[in-house]
Amino acid sequence: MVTITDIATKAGVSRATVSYVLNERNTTVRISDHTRQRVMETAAELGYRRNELARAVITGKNRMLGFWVMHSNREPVVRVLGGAMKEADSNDYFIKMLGLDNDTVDSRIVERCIEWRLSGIIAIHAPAAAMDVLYPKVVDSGIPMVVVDSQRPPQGSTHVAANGAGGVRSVVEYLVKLGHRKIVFIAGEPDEDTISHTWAQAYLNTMQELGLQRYQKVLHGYWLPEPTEHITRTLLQQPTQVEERPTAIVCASDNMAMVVVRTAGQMSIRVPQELSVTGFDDSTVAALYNPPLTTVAQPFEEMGRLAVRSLLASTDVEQQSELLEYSLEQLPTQLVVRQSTAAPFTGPDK
Amino acid sequence: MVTITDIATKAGVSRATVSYVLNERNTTVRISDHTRQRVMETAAELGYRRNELARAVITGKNRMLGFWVMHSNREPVVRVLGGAMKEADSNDYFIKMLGLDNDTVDSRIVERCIEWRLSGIIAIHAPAAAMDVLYPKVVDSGIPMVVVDSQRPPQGSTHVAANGAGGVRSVVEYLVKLGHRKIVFIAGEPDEDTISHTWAQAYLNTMQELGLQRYQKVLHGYWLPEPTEHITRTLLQQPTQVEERPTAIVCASDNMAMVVVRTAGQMSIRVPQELSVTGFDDSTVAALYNPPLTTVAQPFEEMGRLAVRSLLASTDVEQQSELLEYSLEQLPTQLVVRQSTAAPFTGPDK
DNA sequence: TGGGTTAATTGAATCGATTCAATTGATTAT
DNA sequence: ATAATCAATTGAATCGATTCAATTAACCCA
Repeated sequence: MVTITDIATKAGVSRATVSYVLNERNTTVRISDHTRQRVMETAAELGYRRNELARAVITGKNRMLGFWVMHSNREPVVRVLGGAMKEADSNDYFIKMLGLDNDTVDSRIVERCIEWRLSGIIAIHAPAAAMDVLYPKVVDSGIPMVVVDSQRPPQGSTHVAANGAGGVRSVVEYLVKLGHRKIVFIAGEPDEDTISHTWAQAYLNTMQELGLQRYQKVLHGYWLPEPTEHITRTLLQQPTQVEERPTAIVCASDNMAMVVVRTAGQMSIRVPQELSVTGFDDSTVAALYNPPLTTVAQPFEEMGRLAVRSLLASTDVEQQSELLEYSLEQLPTQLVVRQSTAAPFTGPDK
Repeated sequence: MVTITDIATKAGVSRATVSYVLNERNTTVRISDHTRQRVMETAAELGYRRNELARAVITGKNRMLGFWVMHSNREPVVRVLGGAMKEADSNDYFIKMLGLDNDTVDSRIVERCIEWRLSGIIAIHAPAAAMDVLYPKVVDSGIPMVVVDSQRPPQGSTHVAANGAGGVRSVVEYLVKLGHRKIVFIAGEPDEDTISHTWAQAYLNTMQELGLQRYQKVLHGYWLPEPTEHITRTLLQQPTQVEERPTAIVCASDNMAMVVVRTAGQMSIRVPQELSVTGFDDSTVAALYNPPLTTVAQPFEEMGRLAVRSLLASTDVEQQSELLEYSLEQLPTQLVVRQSTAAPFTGPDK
């Protein structure tokens, strides 16, 4: 492969000159147009490709960001990744994938980031247990890190997330406006320090503000199909008091909402005529579902973009001011009304 | 940051010795246990981390594979990525993400791969138009490349894909066994040199072999919701001859199958009682759909794994023999029966 | 003609490693 | 006692660049 030495020899100039020509940006040193052209020509002629590795050795920094991913099959992950890639790309940075096994917390992942002299790390959907172990090590390494859409971000970490509480509030308000009163919230896990808990709290607060505290009920689907199906089934078959059956169910994820809709269908409860169901995320399938899901859109691509920006800002000073405008943990969500919600069948019971 | 020179100075040995100790694998040169231990201790003491960049400069190879992705939000992409990451990881390779814009074919992507001295490139779901431009450049660069799950892989390229034709066959046979005769196939695009066309051909062949050529019909949904909905609607509302309405629709993707199911529902045609619908891919939502979709599972993770292996094999000789066992373009698919299919309502019409 | 500026170019050090060939020192064979 | 063998270690070259300080060449003015 062609090196700058080859160019220098062929063009009859020094390696230094070639280097200066190739990195036009340099201001202090200037090269005559004649030499510049000559070097450029021979470079093109020989088919020169600069070696980014060698370059990175000298600067000591790799223009590369690590992307830690654990459940790669979940849609938010890839949408965040997409946003991060775009932003990294336009700053001449790259994304390097680093897989984190679901179960075993392998701290070698931190070692690798150090060994490759990564400029930053993005951890998406990081399990709290893993982060408890890894985050201190990362801090110790001096590599800047942002945590994206995590259920329980480590103390002191930079966290990028949507304003989920606002999203929950808007869904509940929307349902109440439709005439619903008996609204149940299906959260993720019950742990108190999680985002899921914050959302549940937002649901409770909104219900209270609207004077519906006697109807409020929070269940936990753990984000998984099986437990969600189970709680939905027991919730909907309340043989004693049919009146008490909820007319709407707000879910903390689209996947759980889909399970709820399907389970209701199996119990001959029609959505949305007899039961309104809402999801969360606005994943691709929300629009394709049967019926299409009313849901809360999260700005996943934007989250990826901001994650990269905040990383670059921690080294690059000029990026910092711009970033301050955003509140990284409260990105706006948006209610997307589709066909899984409608006015309650039995009218408002008041 | 600590370098081997620091270790050498502190331990009172030469840089070469330190290097040899740190790369134990070396066989020709041996170091005494005493020195080895001394070096290891000081390395640990100083908190040394090897610089993979510097190492890569010398070997001239970056243990990194480029992953070209265009529609990052599609599930197969991430599942293949997941498989590729695992395989790369266990060979001490890494995945570097490179985004390719959907529309503009930017050949700088090839430049970048060269500049970073990537060891290989995986292109997933690469649009044919883009590949026509980029593939020759990649070949020219000498970087090995594999194309994964592409609709029209470039001539001469290594292609990793599932045995889709076999999948289509198994679905059709299954439906016929259930009693269906009027089975329609919804393909992607009609172009003749695509995989989609191969699948359609497999459908036609199977229908013919089973003596059902007078019922066969291929439509094109272009993988998108809107055209799929449109053709489904016109297909199902045949006011003149209700008898001619199909009893089963085989789709070339889960997403199209979901649209078909939903559209049928809107027309008050119940799935599976009055119409059986099958998908393709076994994406996550296939199991969550309403009703859960009968579909053909593609081994996406395996595809990712094999893509990496075949790249490593092109440089690493010992990997080659093992790879020959597989037929990269005919990975086994599997029929997954769920609840979107059933025996036809009006019994077999023969 | 000579001193002072400025513009253009270059020699050499450097980054953090790897790796070959050469050296040292100890042990064994003749 | 000398030569030969072998293990352990090291000096120096190398990879492909960047970058500072020094040099050369050209020009201007007195």
